[in-house]
Amino acid sequence: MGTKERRERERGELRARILDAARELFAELGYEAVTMRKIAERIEYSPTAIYIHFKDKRAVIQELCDHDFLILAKKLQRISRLEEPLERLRAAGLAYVDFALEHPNHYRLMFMQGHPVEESESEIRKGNPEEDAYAFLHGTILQAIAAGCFRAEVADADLVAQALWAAVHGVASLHIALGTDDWVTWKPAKKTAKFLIDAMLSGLSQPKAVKE
Amino acid sequence: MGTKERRERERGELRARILDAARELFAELGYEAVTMRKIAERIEYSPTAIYIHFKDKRAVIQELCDHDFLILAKKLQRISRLEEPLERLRAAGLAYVDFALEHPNHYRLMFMQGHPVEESESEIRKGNPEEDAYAFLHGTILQAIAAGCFRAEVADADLVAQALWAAVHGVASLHIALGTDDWVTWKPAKKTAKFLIDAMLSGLSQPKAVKE
DNA sequence: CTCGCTAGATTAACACCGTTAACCAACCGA
DNA sequence: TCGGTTGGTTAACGGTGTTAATCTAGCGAG
Repeated sequence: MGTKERRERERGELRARILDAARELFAELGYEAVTMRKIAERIEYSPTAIYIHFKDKRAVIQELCDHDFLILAKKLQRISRLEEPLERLRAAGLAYVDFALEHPNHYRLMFMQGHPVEESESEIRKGNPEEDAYAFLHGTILQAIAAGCFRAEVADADLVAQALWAAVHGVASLHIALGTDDWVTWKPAKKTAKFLIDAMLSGLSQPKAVKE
Repeated sequence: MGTKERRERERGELRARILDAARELFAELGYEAVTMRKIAERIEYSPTAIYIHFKDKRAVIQELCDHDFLILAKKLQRISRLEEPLERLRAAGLAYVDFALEHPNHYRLMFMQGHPVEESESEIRKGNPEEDAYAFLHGTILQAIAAGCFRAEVADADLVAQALWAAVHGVASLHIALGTDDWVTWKPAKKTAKFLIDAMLSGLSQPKAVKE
């Protein structure tokens, strides 16, 4: 037989070519610059052909990002082998910023613009630390708390996780959005991130000295 | 005479009506939802009439934001009367987050999406702490350093300024972009901001205790 | 007073965009 | 050999920002 398989393969191939064309446009020019018509031109099909393989434009780019974001998950996974919990958090934070700056348009779409994404459309399983970066972060902080790395008052893992996430997200997104403005004379993002993470972790592990 | 003045006044009035109509749409629905045609409908003029008073859509919203952002500057100005430099930084950070959450669409446009703004189009004068929030932050940190609030190694005011900015921007922008997702069970933004600022400032004022 | 200029506004159109409806042609199984 | 399914097309809809061409009312000058 094999004809069914051939069809399936061809179907998959066009799908892949759509994603490749979209990825090229998206990675260097961002979401707005990806148009169905431009994708179509590149793959030498009509614009409507894309709708046979994807629900809409959003679905195309969503699939792109889901795929590429597994790179971040893998990076974090490698970091999770580090011994010292605080060292893990430091390294994870820096890896996060690295990823954001390497894939600014991916990052923009996922974390910097409101999410008109239907909840169920993403393939990444929530709560699974191998795929969900927040779950990874939360887990690592739980370990740090258990290991006594922080001051006694610091007990809310969600609060710490969101603060640390906000810190690295702040550095990354500020540089992505405004990094080319000369309104501000920017320090290198990585340096700022390191500085901020160190200050924060240091503040969390020490008795407070700021006057109340 | 006075006819010239009347013309001038009428001209200004239509300009103002355009801005008002745009503000209503923008404040509650965001940049994309503001349409030249919708503005025109509200002021009962044709869409092209707007182009007599503004260069393009961007210029309309830019003028809106420039105007409304002076509110933030005023807020910070009031804070600058506080005595203790660290207290000033804490209060300024919280005020910043407050403002961002109160004007999410303004904040989005100014700090979360890339800036296709021609440099000279903004009316806010760079470097003037009364109008430029970054200049205010930088100045306050210089004072804090001079007052010996930080550890000796902390001497780069730009680095501290950008780290602190990134921290509060991180909290604000994360909540604006993803705050309605239930992917994460969010802590209140203000609480996270307070926690993060405290941790950071505490870390900067204490000798480091994190193992190197 | 009247002519011509100018500033403000309009209508029509252009070039895009995402998306949908209608149609078509090739292939598969019966 | 026939009919249905699958993958593809063309044409169109309603929307966007923006521009060109046009019209008109009001002003200053002759």
